[in-house]
Amino acid sequence: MALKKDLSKTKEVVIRSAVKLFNMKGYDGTSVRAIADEAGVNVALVSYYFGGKKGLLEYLMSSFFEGYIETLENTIACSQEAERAVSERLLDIADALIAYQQQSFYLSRFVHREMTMDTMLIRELMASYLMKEKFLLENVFQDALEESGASLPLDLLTIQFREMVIMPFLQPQYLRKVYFMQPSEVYFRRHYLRYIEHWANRLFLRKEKEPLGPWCCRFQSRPK
Amino acid sequence: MALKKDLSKTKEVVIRSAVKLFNMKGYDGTSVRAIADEAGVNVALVSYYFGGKKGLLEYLMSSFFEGYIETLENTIACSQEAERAVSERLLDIADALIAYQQQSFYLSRFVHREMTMDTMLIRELMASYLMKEKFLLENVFQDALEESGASLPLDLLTIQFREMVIMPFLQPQYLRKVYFMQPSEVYFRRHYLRYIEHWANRLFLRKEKEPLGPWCCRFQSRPK
Amino acid sequence: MALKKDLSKTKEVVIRSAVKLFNMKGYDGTSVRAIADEAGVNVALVSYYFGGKKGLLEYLMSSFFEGYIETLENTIACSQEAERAVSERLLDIADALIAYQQQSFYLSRFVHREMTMDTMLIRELMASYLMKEKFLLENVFQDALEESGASLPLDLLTIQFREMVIMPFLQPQYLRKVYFMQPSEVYFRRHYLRYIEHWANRLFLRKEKEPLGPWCCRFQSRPK
Amino acid sequence: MALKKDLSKTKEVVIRSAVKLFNMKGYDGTSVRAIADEAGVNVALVSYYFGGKKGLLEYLMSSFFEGYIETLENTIACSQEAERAVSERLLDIADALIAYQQQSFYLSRFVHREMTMDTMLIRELMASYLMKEKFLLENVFQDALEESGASLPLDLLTIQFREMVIMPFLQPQYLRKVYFMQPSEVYFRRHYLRYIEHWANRLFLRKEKEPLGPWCCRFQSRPK
DNA sequence: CATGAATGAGGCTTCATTCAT
DNA sequence: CATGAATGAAGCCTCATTCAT
Repeated sequence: MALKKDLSKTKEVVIRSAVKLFNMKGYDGTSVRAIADEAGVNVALVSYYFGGKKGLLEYLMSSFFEGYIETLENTIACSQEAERAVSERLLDIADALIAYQQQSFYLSRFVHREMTMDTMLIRELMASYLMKEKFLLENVFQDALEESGASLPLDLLTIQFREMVIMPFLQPQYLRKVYFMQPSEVYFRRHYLRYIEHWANRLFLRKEKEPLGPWCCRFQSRPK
Repeated sequence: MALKKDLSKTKEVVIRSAVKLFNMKGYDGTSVRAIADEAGVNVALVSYYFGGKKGLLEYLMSSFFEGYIETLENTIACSQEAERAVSERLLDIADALIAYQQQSFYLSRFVHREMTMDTMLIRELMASYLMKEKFLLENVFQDALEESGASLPLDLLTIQFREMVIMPFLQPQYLRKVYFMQPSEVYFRRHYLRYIEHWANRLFLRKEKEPLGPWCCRFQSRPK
Repeated sequence: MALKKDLSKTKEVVIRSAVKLFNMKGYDGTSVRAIADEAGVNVALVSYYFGGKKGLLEYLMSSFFEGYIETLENTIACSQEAERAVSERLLDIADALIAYQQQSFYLSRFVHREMTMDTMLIRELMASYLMKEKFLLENVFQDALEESGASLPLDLLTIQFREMVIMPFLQPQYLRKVYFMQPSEVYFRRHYLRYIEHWANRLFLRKEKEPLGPWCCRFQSRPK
Repeated sequence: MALKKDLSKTKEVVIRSAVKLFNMKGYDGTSVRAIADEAGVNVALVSYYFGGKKGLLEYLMSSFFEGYIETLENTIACSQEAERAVSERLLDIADALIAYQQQSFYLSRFVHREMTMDTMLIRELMASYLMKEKFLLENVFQDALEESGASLPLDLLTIQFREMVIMPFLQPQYLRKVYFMQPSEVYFRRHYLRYIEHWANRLFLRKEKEPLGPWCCRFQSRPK
């Protein structure tokens, strides 16, 4: 994963502008010229840096997913090392992923939306990153189910968990306009996490507990 | 809501082609010429019928939401008339909405995806249809919470329910490729509904019950 | 071979403009916009009619060669039917090919020049049309050699003949500026043919004859 | 004429790359960046060394023609000094020019092709170099005609001779693909020269002679 | 009703060149 | 000497739409 340090300032500005516009209007709805204008640079730079608009797309999507998977893996590892109760790892994970997406707020919606297309690139990303995500999450849920003794369908459980983690970033404007929530704000994460905890507790029939304690570690990768 | 009867055969073919392509490549990623080619009609017809590409978009989105809201309203009304236990109305609603989206399968993904954009049109649709959806759903959940005595945040409950109903149609390819589920198939609805029932039971702390009985009525509108 | 009759007037104008500019500045040196401007039509028409600049190129090259080969074949057939002395067929052929190129004057230089490139398209055209040309010409020369009893290398003979026929159209500006000849004029053909006759007579050691009589037939195809 | 000694190594590499690509794709079909990549140097160097792409073109064309004319002049002078039979000077000249072009093989095709364009630069080069070439060649042919007593048109004779000398280098790929000849090989020169000798003998009605003797001198300039 | 020719606008990319380093 | 970032211009193509038929 390329860190911001590696990026020239101009390149970084281009990326930021692209993400902002892609987030609002989607990939096909955003013109390279619009990105360049937003960034205040020459139009040719996009091709110069990323080998074209398509290259920019792939770069952004890969960056996001690399950070996403890295966050997921690290959180799982930390959570295990800290010997957190297996059912609590879910919350660690949710928290880390939500934080990661908050930090790449604009990029997240764009990526998640673009993943609903039928493209070659999407299929590839799905085959690589999302299969891995599934594997990692299911492992955790398997443990959680064993621990709690609850009999719930593993697949649908995982899917719903994933959806809860992703939805606020795929449809932030829905939450904003219809529910006056601000998925980008810090307190949203706390609020939303309490609810995920509720959900987990009830589903796994755990007793309600005191507020969540401090996390083992809060590793999160940075996209781009 | 325009019924199929009102549509000339050619117009209907155009709509079907448009929905198919929009579903795959999105609105901006689909050209009018591609639609015309897919439909085997002249390019000028799209402008002729819908007053342009944008008009086609608005037509499709409105069609979907009109049917969606109508389905929602009718199901709630039927469920009340049939004096179904309030907590069971949730399942009636989920079932009806899922059935509706299965029937407008291609259109659904397209509409849901397009709703994640930041456009004037989207804002309008959100203000009219989605506010109404929220209102209708929250009423039901309010009753359900009162009935069960559970103390859960109304908003997040509603949001999650909505997400469960919509997700399989916003991300069908994800379920297909990663989980080998077929959201368009009839048995997916049955399978998925069982899970929603699980979810509701645990959240509202109801006892597990025998399999769901026959629905009061299965009214569903047809889009377009 | 497409006849002019089949072409819409606009398309024909585009072709004429393209040929004119390609002739002067070459394919890569001519922009689609320049063609459109020259033709007084919209830029998009080139792509609309020929599927892009490349399509226009292929269309022109194929048109030329189809007419060229057709001219060659027909002349050979006519000359045989008229039972012309085998050594005189060469002159019939030269005359017909020169006339054909005079008639497609601009196109000829462009095509011949473009054939000196290293491209996929060129290789294909060479494999199809020029191999056929070689075959047809060598047959005639074989007969001529047998008739005259002269011992000359068949290949180089054919190559030189071809070069004599083509050169005035590949390098007309050289003949014009350096030798004040006008390869496009009718009398150039007569003048030049007398010389080719000289060449043939001396090479095949025939006696000088009276001026050439009337041809059997003067079939020539029209390019485009 | 610039000698290789004067060229820095980098500059030489750039020239070689440019010639190679120009030869294949023509001047307009070759980008400066492609040349730089081929040469493995920075893009800016072309502008730096030759004052732009156009400057590179002029440099190459001039280099070629200077060497070409120099070869022609020197060969004629040598041939006269050695008191070669006037009709044999033709072969000396053909041999020298063919050798020169073999040595500047890539450059030759490019230059000859480019000379079929209608450009200011081309007109200038034609006015200077090709007029001189014409003058020099016609002198020789004048003598040859006087010596042999043959009555042939001087201009067409010169033109044809020139064409024979140039053609293998303007259309090498034609000879390669259609006739399996290799104009760049040494034995092609020998083979082809025999044919030119044939041609000269028959045209000037000389008796066939023993194989050509050793040349007076083989001066040839080097382009670039 | 339906067609296809035609268009102006705009989209993405490549180009040759420059400039600070 | 040589580099690579950066640019304005231009190139080709696709787009959505219109209009006469």
